[in-house]
Amino acid sequence: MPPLSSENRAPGAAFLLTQLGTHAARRFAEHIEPLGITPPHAGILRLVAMIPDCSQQKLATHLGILPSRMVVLIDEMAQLGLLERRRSATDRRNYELALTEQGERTLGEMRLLAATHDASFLAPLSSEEQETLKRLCQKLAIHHGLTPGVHPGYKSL
Amino acid sequence: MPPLSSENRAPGAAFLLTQLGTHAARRFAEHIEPLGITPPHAGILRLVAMIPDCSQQKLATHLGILPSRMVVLIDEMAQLGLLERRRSATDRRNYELALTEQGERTLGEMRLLAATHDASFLAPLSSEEQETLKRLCQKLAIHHGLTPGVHPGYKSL
DNA sequence: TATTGTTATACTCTATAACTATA
DNA sequence: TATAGTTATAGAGTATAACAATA
Repeated sequence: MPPLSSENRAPGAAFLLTQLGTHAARRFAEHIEPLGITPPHAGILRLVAMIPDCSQQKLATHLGILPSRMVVLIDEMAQLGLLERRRSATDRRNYELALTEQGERTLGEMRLLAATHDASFLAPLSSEEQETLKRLCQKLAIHHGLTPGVHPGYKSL
Repeated sequence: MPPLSSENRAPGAAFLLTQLGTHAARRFAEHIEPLGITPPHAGILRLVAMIPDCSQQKLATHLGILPSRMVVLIDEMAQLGLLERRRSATDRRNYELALTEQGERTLGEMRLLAATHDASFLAPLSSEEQETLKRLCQKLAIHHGLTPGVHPGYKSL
């Protein structure tokens, strides 16, 4: 495809962030694809490891995924042998989700792949520039109230 | 929603970029909503203004939107009075898309809203930090082969 | 009555293929 | 035959409402 006219207006930084963010998300999805999981699965994997005896509703709220969709995602992950549904003994309406041994292993592999992805994505920058970018992004993320480590997903506006 | 456990691993910069990028895209969509258009419409508006006598196929290729979806989007924008379909005189298979006067006006308003969005999104940073962030993002965007001014959309992996 | 998980349904967006009209 | 635009259709994902089991 030929490059567009040089009449392009310089895009603002916010636009650059959406370009880079989308590109990074797509590349992350490619990186974890060999594990047989998609980005929503990856988010669930991390959160279930972080929150003991997590219920599906808690997960859904934190990840911005609808409960009805969460059912399907948990079904898929249980079928992959990554986690187990156990009814809570104290309130039998709840599940207490827990990773299986294989789930723990997959989580570990996912973290390695995420680190690889991160390094390759930032490779064009010097290590000093990488630190600066990270610091500025963290500052923005905090001010915009983004939960650390939880992807906002693409829920409705 | 209570904050998550402090056991959170520090996310990499690539993850921060996807968080911020998604958040920025959502806020941009909110900003332009009063114009009665969505982000795909906004991308078309900018590109039709940039490329004279643009065909739908060219648009679709540049924006990563399928030709079949492009038909619907152009239909909508024509109905809103933002652009016109004119058959090419030299090759009657092609359309030559052109903005109407109202399309030009809407484009102008959209650019103002985009500037407002950009300023408010980056407001937590000092102007020096904003410049640094923009420079680093541009460097990354160039190295990753992202077309200046064209949102990659959310096409398949 | 309220809540967790689940199912059903509608709508949007993505993706592919087939069709038309032009070339 | 090849290409631009269009239509039809199937598959994800999003969103809402309704339902069963449990509290």
